[in-house]
Amino acid sequence: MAKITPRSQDFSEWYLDIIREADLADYAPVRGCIVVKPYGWAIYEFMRDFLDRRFKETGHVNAAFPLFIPLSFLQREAQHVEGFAPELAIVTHGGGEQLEEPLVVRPTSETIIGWSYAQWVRSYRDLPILINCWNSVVRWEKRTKPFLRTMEFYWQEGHTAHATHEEAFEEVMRMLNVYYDHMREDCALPGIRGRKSLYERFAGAISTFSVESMMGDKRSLQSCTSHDLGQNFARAFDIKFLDRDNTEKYCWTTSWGMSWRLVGAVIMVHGDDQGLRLPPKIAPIQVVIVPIFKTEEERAQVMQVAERLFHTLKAAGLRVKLDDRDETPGYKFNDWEMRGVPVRVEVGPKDVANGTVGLARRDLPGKQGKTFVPQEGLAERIQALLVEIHNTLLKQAEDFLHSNIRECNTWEEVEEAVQDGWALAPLEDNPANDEFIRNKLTGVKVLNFPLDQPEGEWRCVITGKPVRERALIGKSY
RNA sequence: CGGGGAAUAGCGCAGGUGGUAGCGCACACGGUUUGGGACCGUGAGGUCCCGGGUUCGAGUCCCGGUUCCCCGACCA
Repeated sequence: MAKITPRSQDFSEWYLDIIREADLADYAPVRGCIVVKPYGWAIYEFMRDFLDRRFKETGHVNAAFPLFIPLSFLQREAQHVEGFAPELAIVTHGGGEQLEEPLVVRPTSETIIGWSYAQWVRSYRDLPILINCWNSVVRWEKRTKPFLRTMEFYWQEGHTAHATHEEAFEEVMRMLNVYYDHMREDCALPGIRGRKSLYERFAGAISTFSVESMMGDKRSLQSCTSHDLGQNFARAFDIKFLDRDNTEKYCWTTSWGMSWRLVGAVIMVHGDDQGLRLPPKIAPIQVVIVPIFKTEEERAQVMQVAERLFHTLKAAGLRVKLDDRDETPGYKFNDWEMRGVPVRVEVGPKDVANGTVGLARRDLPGKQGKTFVPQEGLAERIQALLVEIHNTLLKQAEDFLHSNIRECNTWEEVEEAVQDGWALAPLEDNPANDEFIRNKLTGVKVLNFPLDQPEGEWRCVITGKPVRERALIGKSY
């Protein structure tokens, strides 16, 4: 029997229980690393495929760069090496000999890709370069958690180079929106787009943008990043081109990434005490058919209908599984609910007689989501139901997000709001303010400055200076 | 990396004061069952996290290490 700690009792235990019981991942024999099992990987694969399609639709192509980076490459960009130095894995020996220059296992690939771009770019005609990589990176994290923060993680990193800052900045925003749309439309995950504070921006970037998602415990998870790297990396790696006006100029580069962390977000946003609730588009199994019978005679009749429906649904393009295991129906109901399958079809003797099936939707709890419907037109009905389930999950998450953000105008209000949600408060973007918040309130930080802001001028809740922006402040993963 | 917990069968756990390991679930086989986690019987499954030490004897005591969980600092 599955043992899942109730979500309200211990959110962290609940999260880890689901990962174990739903067969998403195991711990690896190496600290901070995980083994992603087929069911967990399948979810990530759907996310990956949807994202990859969106990247290609926006003109990007995929390529691959080395896992190893000469240590000196990182040192070329001062901020970059300073930011990543504490979490580098460094190879000092190879082939039984000490290496002349240590190799870094990539924590991110701006540097080695910058080196390549410098070789490739000669003219404005070579621009823009719009490349994405699907790979894994290594960061020596102090404190890890499956999917959310692991020492090695799978992600994609996009790296582009442009002739003008305007064009590069457009790319930064375009990709932020690609992520935002992917989250909403494919994963039913709402979020808040915004600019990271100067304190929180990527090491080496001139500005960083993120989508912040609210988990079920009201902590934030940064779901993706999109960086405007300015000319910092172009200068460090000499990525120059001859422009129309016959003068040599440095490129403007961007980078953007989203990781398997999003699997964790899906768990923590949509999951409930029964287990996972998977958004239909990324569910490895969208429909499970559970046959129900007592006698051999019933079994034959039920299985005939179940198999017919299986083929009909499959032909309609649904990812469907017929669960013919030798287990009781009740066991199977719970098992598939834990694994988050969006729709369950029950076929029993009564259904065979009536030409019906039992239809249960995972987004509504227990028997509340169960009805009996005709076998006729089942595929179309389920197609529509999957859309509805997606919308319900998104709406629930969105309501939760917005009802837990409080507008604040004083520091006292912020202190109170972040105890149980996020604060949206006027804030001056100054590292001293980030430090003030971090020192005063444990676990709390500036999440981002949302892009969608009302026009106006307020006073910073810390410094009292007039500001035109509000910041999201809250506890974060 | 600091503070606190923990590690015994796949999972969850029990094993005062040292004497050679057990329970529930899961697993295999047989039978009865099957519309919300079935039951009976039989059986298989263990370097008690790793390495040292004390002892006639260590799951248990001592030292060192590893990993996981929680709280901080740091970070996608």
